[in-house]
Amino acid sequence: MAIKYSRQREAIKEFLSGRKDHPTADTVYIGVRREFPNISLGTVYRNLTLLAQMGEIARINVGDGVEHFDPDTSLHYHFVCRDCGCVQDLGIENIVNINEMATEDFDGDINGSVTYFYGVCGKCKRRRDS
Amino acid sequence: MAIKYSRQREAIKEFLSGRKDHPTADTVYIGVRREFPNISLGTVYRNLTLLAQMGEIARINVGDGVEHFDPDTSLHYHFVCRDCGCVQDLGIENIVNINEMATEDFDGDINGSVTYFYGVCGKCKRRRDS
DNA sequence: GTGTTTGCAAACAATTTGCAGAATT
DNA sequence: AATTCTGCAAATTGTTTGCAAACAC
Repeated sequence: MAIKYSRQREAIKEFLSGRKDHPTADTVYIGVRREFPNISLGTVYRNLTLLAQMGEIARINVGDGVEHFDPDTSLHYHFVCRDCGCVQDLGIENIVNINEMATEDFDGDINGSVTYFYGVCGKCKRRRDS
Repeated sequence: MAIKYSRQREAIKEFLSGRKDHPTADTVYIGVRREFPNISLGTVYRNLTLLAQMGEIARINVGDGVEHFDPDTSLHYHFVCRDCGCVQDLGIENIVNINEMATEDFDGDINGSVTYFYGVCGKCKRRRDS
């Protein structure tokens, strides 16, 4: 159960860190393969899952059928472009009291929520206009 | 391209109507099989997709890796139990101005959003307490 | 009769898993 | 030396698709 160091896991973390485009497992795989040409997709999945469990990265499921991964684990919101499918961060503040609001008239406990915004990203918007 | 009547599609719609538990395609399949023992899962998927495209039902993706279907297409919010995985409706009002809030400082257009709430449902909560 | 829908099975895409060998402690 | 991690391939899961026959109009 103890976790040992692995160069592959380090490379995956490194590839992800600082990225703002929320890559999928396959994108990570392709990226890390430059440094580890023999790495397998299974290893990428295993490490992404492990890193997410350890809280070092976040798994996000925006509803496009593929998992995305985010090195930024702080609470923030995501936008998904209906045109190109890109996933971007939004700079808005937390939606205040949203969980408390929801708890009213509900007989269970609510302790989390996710919100995704949809529309057309700046790049696609400009392409449409031209 | 014209849509023709089908008894299977009608049965699927009927099975869904009034349900508040947001069944998956497989649950619909099992349910409708009582009336149509030979119906195939492919037919269920095709009709669910068609009904969603026509706006008669809603597809919802709560992040558990399976699609759920909702006969209620009005704007409302969903809760997902981390214990039993059930999906329930929430009675809260729309979160005001949420899309407008998000559009600030963003160079694209935002025209929709989804929010899911997570926690422990009433039933699981009571089971835990006892 | 023409065109849509069905059941079946095969195809598909994303992700997970079993295993023998390699790497880490 | 003991245990974890890797690469590979096969398995699994959820969903889609091609096709000939059945059904709706």
